[in-house]
Amino acid sequence: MRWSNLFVPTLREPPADAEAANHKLLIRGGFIRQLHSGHYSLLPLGLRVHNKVADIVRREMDAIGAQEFLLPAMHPAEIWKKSGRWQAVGEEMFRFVDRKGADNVLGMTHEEIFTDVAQEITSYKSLPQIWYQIQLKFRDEPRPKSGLLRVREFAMKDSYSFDIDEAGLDHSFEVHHDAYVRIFEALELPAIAVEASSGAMGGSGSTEFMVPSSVGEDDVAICGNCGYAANTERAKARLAELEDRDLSELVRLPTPGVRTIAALETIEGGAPAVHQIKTMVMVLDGEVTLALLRGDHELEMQKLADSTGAIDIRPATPQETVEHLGANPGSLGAVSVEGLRIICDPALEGRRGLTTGANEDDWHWSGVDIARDIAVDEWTDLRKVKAGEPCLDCGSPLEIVRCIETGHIFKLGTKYSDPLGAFVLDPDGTQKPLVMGSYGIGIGRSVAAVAEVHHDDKGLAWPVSVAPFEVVITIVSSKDEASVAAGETLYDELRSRGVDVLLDDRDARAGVKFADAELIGIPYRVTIGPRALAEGEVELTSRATGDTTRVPIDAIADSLVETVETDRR
RNA sequence: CGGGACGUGGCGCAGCUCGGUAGCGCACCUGCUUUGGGAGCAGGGGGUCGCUGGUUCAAAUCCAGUCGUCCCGACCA
Repeated sequence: MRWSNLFVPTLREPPADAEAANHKLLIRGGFIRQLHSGHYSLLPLGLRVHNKVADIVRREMDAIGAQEFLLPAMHPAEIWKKSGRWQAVGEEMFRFVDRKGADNVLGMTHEEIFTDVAQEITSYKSLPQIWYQIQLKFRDEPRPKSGLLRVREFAMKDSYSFDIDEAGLDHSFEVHHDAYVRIFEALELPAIAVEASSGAMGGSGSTEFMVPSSVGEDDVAICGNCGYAANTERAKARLAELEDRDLSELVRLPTPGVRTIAALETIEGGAPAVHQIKTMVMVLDGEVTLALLRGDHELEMQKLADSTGAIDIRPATPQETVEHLGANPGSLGAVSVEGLRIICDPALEGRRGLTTGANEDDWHWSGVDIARDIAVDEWTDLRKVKAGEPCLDCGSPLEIVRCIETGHIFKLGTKYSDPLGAFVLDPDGTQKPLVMGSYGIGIGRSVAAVAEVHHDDKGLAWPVSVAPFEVVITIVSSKDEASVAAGETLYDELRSRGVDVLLDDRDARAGVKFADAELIGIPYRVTIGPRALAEGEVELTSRATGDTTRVPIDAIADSLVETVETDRR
C-alpha cells in the first residue's frame, strides 16, 4: 500500500474527552472514529489490526479442531424465552419489534443459537464438537468507556463445546485454555488466567484471561509466590489469628452521634473494627437481607450474588432500612432480628465480645456472641480480599492488580441444552443433554489491550503479529530521484516476498513522515535518504527500541523478510 | 441509575460574567521559498454556536426544557 492512497487521518491532538491511551492513540493515529457512545467505525488501519487479531484467534481455534460458523446477529425473542434469558438478562439486551409485531433481539451472546443448531447432533459418536464464530455482539452497556475497551457493539470470538459428559467438557475446557494462552502470547499480551465468577452467563469453572493495565475494570488478587490468581469477585485469603475480647455479657452501649465504624472505634466503650460487626442491608430480588461482615472488611457484591443466585442486588434505601430495622445506617445490627434473611461472612464464625448496632439510633450492643445472639441463616464468604492479606494456599501477601478482561472461558453444563432440547443418545441408548462449555475473546477489546500495553509517548508500537503494516519505507525526499527509485524497488521486492509493507511516498517533510510512522506504530521503518544512499546503504529503525542500524541496500530485503517472519509468531 | 463536567468549522480552544455583523492555533486549498524530526511568507475555503421554546429591536451570550458526549460508582468480551 502507498501512503499517498491510504486514508489515515492522523491528528496532532487527541479529542479532549479521550483519557485511555488506546483511545487517544487509536483516534490520533487514524485507526478508529466514534459514531456514537460505544459505537466506533474502524478505519482502514483499525480494520487491518482487527483482522490480524481475528486471524490469530482463528488460527488457534482451527488448531484445536474447532469449526467456524456465522450465526445471525438478530434473533427472534422465542428462543430467548425458551432459555429463560428473555426475562433474566434485563436491560442489557437490545430488543425491538418488527413489522409483524414480533419481538426480536440483537444477540448479546450466542448460546441459544448454537444450541439450536446443536439439536441436530443426535449421537454421542459425533462428539465432541467445538463450534465458533467471529460475530458482532450487541450489549446495551450502562456506561461505554475508554475507546474500544467497553462498547455496545463489538466483534467477539465465541465458541461452544459439546460433549457427552463432564469428563469430555473438562477436556474441551482445557484445550480452550491452552489455545487462549497461545493466542495471548501471539498478541504479545501478558495475560494471566485467573479464577472468576461466571456472572450472568451461568455455569461454573470460570476462568478469565486478564491483562494487567491501569485502565482495566477488574481487580485481580495475585500471589507472587505460589501463582494463585483470582478476580476479587471470587478471591479468598487467610485470616490472621485474632483473640476475642473478654466481654461475655450483652450490654447496651450509648453511642450518641456515632454513625461509622471509625467513630465507634474511638468512642468511650467502643471497639476496634476487627471486633465490630458490619451490618449491610441489601435487597436481593426484592427481599431485604442482612449481610454481616467483620468491621474492617468490605462486602464483595458479586460473592453475595453468586452465593444466593440473586439477579438484582442493591443496597436498601434509607427508608427501607428504617422500615425493617427501626434505625438509620450507623446503628444497625442483627442481634435478635427475626423475619429477615441473615447471611454472615465466616470471619465472624465463633466470634464473641463483638460490638454492633442496636437498631436504635445512637445505641449499640457490646459483648455480642454471634452464636448466642444472632440467628444466622447462612454462612458464606462475602468479603472482598485486600492487598497484603496472606494467600490462602501459601501465606505470602497477595497483590491486587487492575486488569483488562480480554477472555473468559467457562463450563455451562446442561444449562442451555436442557431447556432448548439438545439431546443425544449415549452408548446405552439413553437420551442425554449435551454438556456444554462457552468461551469468549473480545476482538476489539484485545486490539485496545495491545494498544494499552504497546505504546510510548510518540504513539503506538504494535507487535509485528498485529501491526497494520509490518514495514514502512520512508522516502526522506520525494524530490530525490535515486531515493524514490530505491524505495520503489524495495517496496516491490518486499511485497512480492509477502511482507506487509507501506511505502511513504507522500510529498511531505521528513519530520512529518517520521512522526506519522511512529504514531501509527509500524514495527520497522526503512529510511531511504540521500546521505546513506550515497554509500549504498539505508537505515533500519525498530519502533519498539528506537534502535537504528545502517544496512547495505542489497541486503535490506533479505534481512527484513527474515526478521518479520520470525516476529510473526 | 446516582454523582460531576462539557457541547462553538475535521481536531484543540477563546468569546458568554457585561446580549449588538463568530475568532485563534492545527489541519485543508493556491502560489513562492524551503526540504533528515510535525517549515516560512502571502492569499483562500469551510461554522444551523447540540436541539426546542422563551425574553428582547437584537441571543453563541440571558431563562426554561430537551438531547448528546465524557469522567467517577453498581454490570461484562
